[in-house]
Amino acid sequence: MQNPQAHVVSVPCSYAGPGPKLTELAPGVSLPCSTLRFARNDEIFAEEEDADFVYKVISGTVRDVRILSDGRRQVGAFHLAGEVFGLDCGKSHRYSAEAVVDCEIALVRRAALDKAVEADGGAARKLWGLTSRDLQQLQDHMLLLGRKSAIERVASFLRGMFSRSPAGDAVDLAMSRTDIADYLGLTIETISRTLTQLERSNAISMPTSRHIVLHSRLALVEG
Amino acid sequence: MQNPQAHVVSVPCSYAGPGPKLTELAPGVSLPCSTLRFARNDEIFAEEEDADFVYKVISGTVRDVRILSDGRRQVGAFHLAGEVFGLDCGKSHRYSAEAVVDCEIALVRRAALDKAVEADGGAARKLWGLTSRDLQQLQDHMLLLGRKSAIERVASFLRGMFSRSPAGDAVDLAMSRTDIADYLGLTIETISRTLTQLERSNAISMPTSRHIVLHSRLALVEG
DNA sequence: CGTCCCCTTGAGTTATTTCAACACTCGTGG
DNA sequence: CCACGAGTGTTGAAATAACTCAAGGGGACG
Repeated sequence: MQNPQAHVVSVPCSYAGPGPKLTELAPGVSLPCSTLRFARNDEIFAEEEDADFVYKVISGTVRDVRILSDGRRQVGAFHLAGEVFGLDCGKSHRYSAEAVVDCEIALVRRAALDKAVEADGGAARKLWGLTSRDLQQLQDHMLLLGRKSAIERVASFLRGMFSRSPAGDAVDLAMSRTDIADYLGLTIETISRTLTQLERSNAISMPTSRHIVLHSRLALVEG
Repeated sequence: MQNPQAHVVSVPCSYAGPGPKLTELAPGVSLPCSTLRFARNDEIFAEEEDADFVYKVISGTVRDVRILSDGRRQVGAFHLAGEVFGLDCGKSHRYSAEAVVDCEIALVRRAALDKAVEADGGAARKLWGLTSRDLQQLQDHMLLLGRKSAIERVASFLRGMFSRSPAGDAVDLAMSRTDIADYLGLTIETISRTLTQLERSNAISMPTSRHIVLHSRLALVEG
């Protein structure tokens, strides 16, 4: 029996799955996929690369990255386990995606997705809805980048991470201070100082630098 | 004969059109619409409002606005004549849209659009493509807000306006310094100083404060 | 035990903001 | 015709939030 996913091994990383599986991109929209592992800091796709796949995080954390020619970097979003990414693009990607930590990623061929959309208007709307949600998050983030102070940015970031975490009041940050800084449009020093300040004002506690526990006072830092 | 658009007169502005027309949202996707006029600074739709329509600028300029409780404002995008907006949302709008100057706007019922999408997978993909394009522009804008200097922001803004203008090397800005500042995450004073600086360095000339002429040197201010 | 990476902290610098004053344009009405 | 006021844009001087540069701490790993 021929393996329909055999060609994806050309992607520069190890091939993990044995054969055809399904992954659910949106409620009720499941499509065949292959699963790949990426090591920390591996590139999942590159800017300018053809957008032949859509991706879903099985485990780990992914960052979207844009870079200016002089090295200035902007992280557009973080994708946690269960989230779909790489959907929001035309023919080619306009940013690159990288593994923040070791990741397991499901890849769905865009051709398969197009076929599903063609066949089922409901699926089209659900997937379009995913793009819309991404867009709304970017709009929130634009307000943050354009108009919020450092402490408001960090508090917003933490609140977002807490709300996406199963625990709700504790998170293990997968990303470094550099990633957070490039996400929030700040420097690592400002991130560090601001976290210290939040801890000193009892808004959070930091058992270790990557482990943050929410205290109720964080709500007071609004933005 | 009953006028299917009769109910839209509940929108708070004057009703301009006589009856059923069509507007082209994407290449080959034309839908029935009504045309309304909005005066300068009128709200076209509000944050939290149900997203019952999709909009297209016939003439004029529109801004997307988000506001923080303390009044800080972020302009998410400007929409010029011919551009579709209000498409990127779930059930309700997450930002408001306002007329920068007197505008003529085509309104398409979302129900009509949903029906068209249901019937034609190709239309779905084209409209989805519009949302994707918006999203890519927001990503560019995020990089600007997160990582670019004031002069780079203003130069990027002007380059964008020049490229959208039919003349290519001259624009009549419809928006005030306040709108530009809230779009670029700066203050009106910084906008004004930066434009003066660009003019003094011969990157542009400003016959009047709203009329900007491009000189070739603007390309040198990269970002 | 040394090295590397990441994070924190301090001191001084700077880009941008804030505050304040003034200039220009455009209606309106005396 | 000019005075007036509102709205908009420009400019200067002082203040400040965040950045840069520099040093040191601490954990992981060979």
